[in-house]
Amino acid sequence: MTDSPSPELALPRRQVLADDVYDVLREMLLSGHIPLGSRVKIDALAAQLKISNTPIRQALGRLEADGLVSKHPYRGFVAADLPDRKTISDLYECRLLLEPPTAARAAQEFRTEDRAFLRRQVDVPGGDLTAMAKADELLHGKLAQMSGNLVVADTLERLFVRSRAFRIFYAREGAAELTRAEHEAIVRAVVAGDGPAAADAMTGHLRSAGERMLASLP
Amino acid sequence: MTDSPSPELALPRRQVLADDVYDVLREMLLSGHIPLGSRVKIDALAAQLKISNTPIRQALGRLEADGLVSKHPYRGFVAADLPDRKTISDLYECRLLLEPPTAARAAQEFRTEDRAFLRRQVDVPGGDLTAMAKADELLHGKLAQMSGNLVVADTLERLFVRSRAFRIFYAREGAAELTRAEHEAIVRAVVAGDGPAAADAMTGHLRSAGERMLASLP
DNA sequence: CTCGACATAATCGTGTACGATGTTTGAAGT
DNA sequence: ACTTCAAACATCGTACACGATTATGTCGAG
Repeated sequence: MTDSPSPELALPRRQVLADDVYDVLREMLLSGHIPLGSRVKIDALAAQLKISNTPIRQALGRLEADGLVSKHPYRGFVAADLPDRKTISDLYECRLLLEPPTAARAAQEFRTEDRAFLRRQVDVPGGDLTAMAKADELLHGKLAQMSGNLVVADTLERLFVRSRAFRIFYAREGAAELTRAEHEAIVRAVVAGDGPAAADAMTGHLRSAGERMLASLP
Repeated sequence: MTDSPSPELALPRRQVLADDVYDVLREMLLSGHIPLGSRVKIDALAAQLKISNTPIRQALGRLEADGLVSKHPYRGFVAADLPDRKTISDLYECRLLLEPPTAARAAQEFRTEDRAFLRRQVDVPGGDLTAMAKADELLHGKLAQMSGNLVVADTLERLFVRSRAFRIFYAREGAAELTRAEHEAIVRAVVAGDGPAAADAMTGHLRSAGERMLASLP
């Protein structure tokens, strides 16, 4: 080989149409552009996106695996409805099992190069709700990656997706500052390399976040 | 309606071809009928199953979401390869975070009607390896369901799938009796309603099972 | 006049076949 | 031995036909 100095190991990464449709539909669903519980018509989307219906079916199949739509044979797809209180409670309970130990390990494995990234997610402007949701997901995801356990990181990411569907609805005013303070405490413990403190901070954060979420729903 | 005595809450039947293909391919992959790391050709499967290729692509898309195949655009699908030691270790670590508390809650919520099912999974004949793997999955899955947290149960099921891919390879002789004894201890604690004992038994089981697994691999 | 059952039509999801596109392989040519 | 190029191969997207479901309209009974 004359030259392979270019740092790209991942060469052949051109997506197919179904992947693009997946991204578009996923964004539509998570942003609320497609109302929760509404029907998702294949032909209508095909006409809207000016493509055939096969890639759309593929994308919807993947979105079903993600839990963002549900399939009814010979009847069509339906956007995932708002989960009930029980499911939300279960979701936070599951995160409560995974994330505190993960945060503790992230604190142990902490490298200074990650400090800036973590602080950036904490210092996100408090006005923009979607930006805060994004920063929240980035922070928790980064901690999971820092812990070194990729299986846990992947598992948590799936839980985050199911959370974001209803996170839009809790737009409490004071919640932003509380969340920021709790994130601040977590990051401080992680940066200090204090595992037990990070776990405690994460536990407290998830407990209060779950309570806030449940309190803001009917 | 002349007769619809059963409430229609039950999930709609899997009547679509792509779902059947999904089941078939999933079984082929998990049973090793499709070698690990081998190419999965769409047209060949279509000819073999006497159907068109569209349902197969849909099924493969879902299997990719399950982590059983990986997709290479314009090149085809490849059966998931055997995970490396790190991934297996991470897998058991993740289960170690989820399953002990889940077993404890299952013990608290125990109903006598579940006793027979649990015992049946423990008393599975020790000779048949696939039957034992199935019973193992049924036991752990049942405990997760009994705990009442469906999110955790669903999460664990995904982890089990990724485990079964390589569980075929550890065919140690003594392992069967050890596994059975550990399962016995877990079920005994659960049936007795002893949460802490169930959690401890589960922790011990996962620790030794993980060690056995890692010891039997290169 | 209202309600319900049945037949009919519209709608939408599903599967098949075929053409288009991209990749790989192999051989010819330098 | 390396490059070039072309043909074979597999995947991908489109268009169309079929089937199931749901909606609509009509008729008849109470």
